[in-house]
Amino acid sequence: MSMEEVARRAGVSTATVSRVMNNKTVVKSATRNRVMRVITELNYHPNLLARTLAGGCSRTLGMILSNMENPFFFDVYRAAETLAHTHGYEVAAVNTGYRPEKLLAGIRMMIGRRVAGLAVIASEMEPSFLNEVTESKIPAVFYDLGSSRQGVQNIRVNCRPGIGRIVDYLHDLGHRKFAYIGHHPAYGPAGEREVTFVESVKRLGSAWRTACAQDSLEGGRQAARLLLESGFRPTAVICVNDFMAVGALRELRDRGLHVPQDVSVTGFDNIKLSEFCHPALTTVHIPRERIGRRVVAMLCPEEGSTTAGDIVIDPELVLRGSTGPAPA
Amino acid sequence: MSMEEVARRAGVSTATVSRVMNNKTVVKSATRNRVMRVITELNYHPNLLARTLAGGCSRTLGMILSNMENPFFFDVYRAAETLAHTHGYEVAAVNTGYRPEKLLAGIRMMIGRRVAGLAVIASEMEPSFLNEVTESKIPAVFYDLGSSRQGVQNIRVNCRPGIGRIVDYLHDLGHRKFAYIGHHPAYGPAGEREVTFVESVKRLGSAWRTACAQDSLEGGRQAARLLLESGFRPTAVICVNDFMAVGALRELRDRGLHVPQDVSVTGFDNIKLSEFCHPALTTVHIPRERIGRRVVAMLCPEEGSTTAGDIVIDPELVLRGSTGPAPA
DNA sequence: TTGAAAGCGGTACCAG
DNA sequence: CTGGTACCGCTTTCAA
Repeated sequence: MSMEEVARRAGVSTATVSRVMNNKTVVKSATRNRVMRVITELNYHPNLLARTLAGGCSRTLGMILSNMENPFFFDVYRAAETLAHTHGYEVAAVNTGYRPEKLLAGIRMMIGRRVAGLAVIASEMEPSFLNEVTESKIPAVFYDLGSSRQGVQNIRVNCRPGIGRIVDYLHDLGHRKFAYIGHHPAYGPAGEREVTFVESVKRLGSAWRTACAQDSLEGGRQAARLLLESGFRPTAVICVNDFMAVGALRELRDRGLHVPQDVSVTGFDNIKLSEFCHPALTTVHIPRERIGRRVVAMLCPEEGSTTAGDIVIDPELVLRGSTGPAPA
Repeated sequence: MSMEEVARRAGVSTATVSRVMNNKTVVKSATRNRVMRVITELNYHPNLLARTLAGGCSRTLGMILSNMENPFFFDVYRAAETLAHTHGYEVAAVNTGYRPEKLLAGIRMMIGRRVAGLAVIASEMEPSFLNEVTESKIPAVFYDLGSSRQGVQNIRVNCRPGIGRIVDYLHDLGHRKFAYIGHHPAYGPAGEREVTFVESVKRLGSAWRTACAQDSLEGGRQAARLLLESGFRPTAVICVNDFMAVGALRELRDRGLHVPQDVSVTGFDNIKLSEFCHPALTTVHIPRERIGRRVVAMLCPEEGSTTAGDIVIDPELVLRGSTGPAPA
């Protein structure tokens, strides 16, 4: 049932109903009450589609994420959602599962829905997709875009020092055979971590090897299996993130390898799970909540554009039980 | 930019553009091509809001979940999303965090958006909310609603046998002091599990106690802490779900208790994580994917209404390393 | 095969 | 303070 219905029953015009619904300028309180009563009686809910179509502004932020199953992304989403709510915005999330076609479909849907702002937290982002976004004129912000292009807001978290510290730390503990477990996307934060890993181990002159699989618990296990079946026997396994590291832990244990006595394992992100697995993961803290909040701050006009893009983090190593001295 | 713009540049009417966009009835292919070219040149994307407003049907399913951080809910969501996509539907998800007011707000938003169907997978559902949904005339389906009311579609998964088997199994192993870890919602599946637990231990004449906290890793740890600090020393801890069980595992270990030598722990749901924690959890398998698919099957007209509501499951016990004989 | 025009359910501006 | 009315961008008869 529509506004017209409400208007008729209350003996007013739709314009007045609209005013009441939006707490607009002075409406005689008698009139207001009358309208309100009808609204509750009829259990009337305005058609949000019509509202935004007419009003022009949607009060919804779009957010596209690579993998909401991985708590890293979920935490970013939740923080964004929480802050957005305080500003009266909804957050519509799309999960791509790292598939570029889903990313593109998501972008188009968001444009089609005329979201007030769009955040893309996805490493599978491609330049051509970026064009679609910029052409749409919708305010947008990206997470760790490969090439920071002019005029696009980009939140960058520099992960290089984090990976560097991990490798140095393990090297100091006597490790000389390193393995890296990643997931497919070659660009974005994941790619940067791998590149940094390779640079670091080369610099130190240590033996190394990499493997990759899906970004999931199962993927982490699989990558670890690939690694070990290749015959390489690392004493330290550096994972692209905590989520996969937990998977790797399982594979190692199933093979009778003890962590950290036989092999050290590290994660990245410092998700809650990294404290709850056993052994707890040595990892690098990434401020997911800050990222989520920053995103909406950059998208909501209310916050003012005082908020700069780059998040500079001190890539703090979090030492826990999954790392130790290299075996003799 | 709008359809009118496209129409003008192509020298046709908006009606024709609309026909082209929707692969409608015969449009002369010359005309069609001309329009298509303009569309791609302008990188035109139709306004989805206007489209559904005019068309009446939204091609979007709403889904409200209690806690997407818990993989149980996420898995249901993902399965639903996957099937929905094959039918050309989107799924808009809302996460309530078990807060009734967010549930209500979510319901209202979905109604406002005129979703084609609504699924509520939330244990904090209340009768008055149900009214709002039914009054909206939107096809809806609920998960484990307390009181199955007439005319509302309800998917029920009977958890009683599952909990019963867990208790019996542990009792057979010699356990006589049981604890239950739950989370707040008194109704819904969570409530049923607790009630069944209590009935079972009473029937067996064993000592028991319960504790509860949030549905999270941290919550599981907290509940375990409360339990142990109360002085009660259970030999078996039965958790409402795997997610909290992983939290409990951490607390037990931190207190120097070995699982399963000193105390057995069980989960529920059989989420992926239950295999990846250590020790792996003894649990009960709940077919989350089936639930998710069933939900959209019941909501999509295409699937026909052949699909019945109740999912009858064989509450299969999955035995893993977290349970063992009671300590001497 | 195509165009004109009437909505869909609101918002917002302009009179009164 | 309140009503009339012109859109918002697209779909869908009804004619041509």
